[in-house]
Amino acid sequence: MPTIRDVARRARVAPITVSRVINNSGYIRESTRRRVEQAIEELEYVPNALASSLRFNKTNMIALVVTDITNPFWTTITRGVEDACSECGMNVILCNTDERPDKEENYINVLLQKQTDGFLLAPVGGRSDIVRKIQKRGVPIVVIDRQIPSAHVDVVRSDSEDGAYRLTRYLLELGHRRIAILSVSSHISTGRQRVDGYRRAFVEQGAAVDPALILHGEYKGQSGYQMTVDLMQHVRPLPTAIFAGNNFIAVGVLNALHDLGFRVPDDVSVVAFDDLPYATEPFVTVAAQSPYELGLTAANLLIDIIAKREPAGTRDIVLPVELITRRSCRALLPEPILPDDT
Amino acid sequence: MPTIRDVARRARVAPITVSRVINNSGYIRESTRRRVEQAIEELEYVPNALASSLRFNKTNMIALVVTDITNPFWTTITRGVEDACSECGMNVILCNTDERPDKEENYINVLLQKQTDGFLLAPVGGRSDIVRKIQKRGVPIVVIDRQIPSAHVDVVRSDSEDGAYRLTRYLLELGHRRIAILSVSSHISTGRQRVDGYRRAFVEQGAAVDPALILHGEYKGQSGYQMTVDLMQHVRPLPTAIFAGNNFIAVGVLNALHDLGFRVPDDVSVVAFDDLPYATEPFVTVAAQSPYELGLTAANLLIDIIAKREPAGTRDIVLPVELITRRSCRALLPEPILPDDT
DNA sequence: CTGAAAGCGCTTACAG
DNA sequence: CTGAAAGCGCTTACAG
Repeated sequence: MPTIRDVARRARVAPITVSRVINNSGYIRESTRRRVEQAIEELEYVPNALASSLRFNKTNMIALVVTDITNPFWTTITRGVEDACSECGMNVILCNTDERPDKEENYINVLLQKQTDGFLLAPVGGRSDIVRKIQKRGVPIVVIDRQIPSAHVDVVRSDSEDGAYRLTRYLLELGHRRIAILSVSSHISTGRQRVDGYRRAFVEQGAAVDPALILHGEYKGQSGYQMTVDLMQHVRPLPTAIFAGNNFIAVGVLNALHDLGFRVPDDVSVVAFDDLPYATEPFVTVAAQSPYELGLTAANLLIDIIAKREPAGTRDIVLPVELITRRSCRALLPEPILPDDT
Repeated sequence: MPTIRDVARRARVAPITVSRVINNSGYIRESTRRRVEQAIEELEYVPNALASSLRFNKTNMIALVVTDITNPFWTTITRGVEDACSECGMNVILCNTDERPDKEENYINVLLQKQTDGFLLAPVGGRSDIVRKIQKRGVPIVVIDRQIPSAHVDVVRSDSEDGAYRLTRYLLELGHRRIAILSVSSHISTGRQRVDGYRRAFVEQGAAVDPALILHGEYKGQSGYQMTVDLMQHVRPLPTAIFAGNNFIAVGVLNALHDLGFRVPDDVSVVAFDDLPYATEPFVTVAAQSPYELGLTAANLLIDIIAKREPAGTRDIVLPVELITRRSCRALLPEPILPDDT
């Protein structure tokens, strides 16, 4: 394959001149530029970005590390990130950790070696050492979707607590008291905060929370299904409503309820965090995040930090969620809401 | 940041010795290795993969270029590719062309510069120049999902023609004759071949195809919705069945039918290519591909070609599709099927 | 088993 | 406006 020397020889200039043409830097006589461009064309020269990056100390690549690439929430974030990056000629390396700490650690190591200019990280757990490792090397990082309490880092996320609070209050106002929440391990900040919001709504209403109705699984359809089966088979009295902690859990909940013979909303009401992907008919009441904006915001912040237009810091940028009420909930009224009916 | 020289100095060896420890190449005295490893640890040394790749002429990265990252079909392929690659220490750069030729071309150029070891490409259109550009530079490539008639290249794909044939025959056997197919431009081989299979079933049955029932849109929900509206409002006599060309089109079809007041399967039967993502209740009869295997197969072939265990060639590896019958189709019998009822 | 020299393909900093 | 020299951080090929 031809190198910059071959182009230089053919255009009868020095390699550095070819470099200047390619990078549009410094002054070049118009006729020289044309000669070089022609040589590039004739040789079908493709610059070696490895060599260029090694010298420039800049790869124009950022890493986007997500936890589940099959989830539309993350693919939509990815589009936001891509759009922000392609605006300014950056490329995105997309990595999927599958919620596994070992994969996360491995990717971070590889990406540090590959000298990506920045990291957009959705951390698997709540450990801060992985963030610190990146920061120690001076590589800009923005954490997305999930907080890490012990880390000093910029975060862009949705308001999980508020969304969960509003969904729960909505159910309480419809007269529900036995509301189950199917969430995830409290090591994941979104799972923890969604349970927090749920509790706050109960407390505000003066209603007691039944710990048996708070389940912890994973952000997967299979887990939502299993939690629902456990719930409906073993917990008594039965819940009258189920709060699914994310979109995939919601799919599992709906499938399980169907298989168990419960109708929604007649027998059980259902709400979910995240809008449901590719629903053939919008049906479930949800707290919808704005994943595209999440991706856009986080990427733009990272890009600004890389370009030193912004300092790295400990921002906590929280995007609002939207409550969308549909047909998946039944009112348990007209019985009046009692201040404390437990 | 410390370089290999710093490690070498600290371990009192030459840089090349450090290199040998890192790459596990050549003989090293055990005590030397330990000294080097300790220095690496103490300095928190991270090798610069840019420099290493420049020398090795190998980046251990392959590019996966897909057409729609929000489609579960592609994300599942991606998982197959990732699993195959992580087996042998390769990394995947995932790029999303959004079915746009300009984005495709741009990504290919950038990736060639970045010296990826190979390409897994789902071509946007049927043009072969993009493939030739990659081949000219001697970079291994495997085309995935879609054929390019004029290119001499290895392909891994599903049997679109057969799947479409079987779905259509299934509807014909139920007594349907006015079967609409909502596909995509024939520049995309899968779209073309699905219409081919549809035609073959009609021909075999001795039934005539009504060109007004063959629609061409895009592989998007919005497009499926629009085509369905056009179809049901303007084409007479109304179709009794709709064949959705992919999963996203199917979602659009179902949404549109619902909004227009048609019930499935009572008023209209529906079948689709690709299983439906995250259905809250499996309901539609489909020809299901095996995207995970598609990704795995294509990646393994590419890896073998890169490692020169296999020659590059013009293989056409076709994976079978599975017909899954569910509740979305109604029999128009008992009227007997006439050999030619048009 | 270990190392000095040269070079991968670019670009910075200086000179003219 | 253009170029010769040096170097980015590694590793190949040779020498010992």
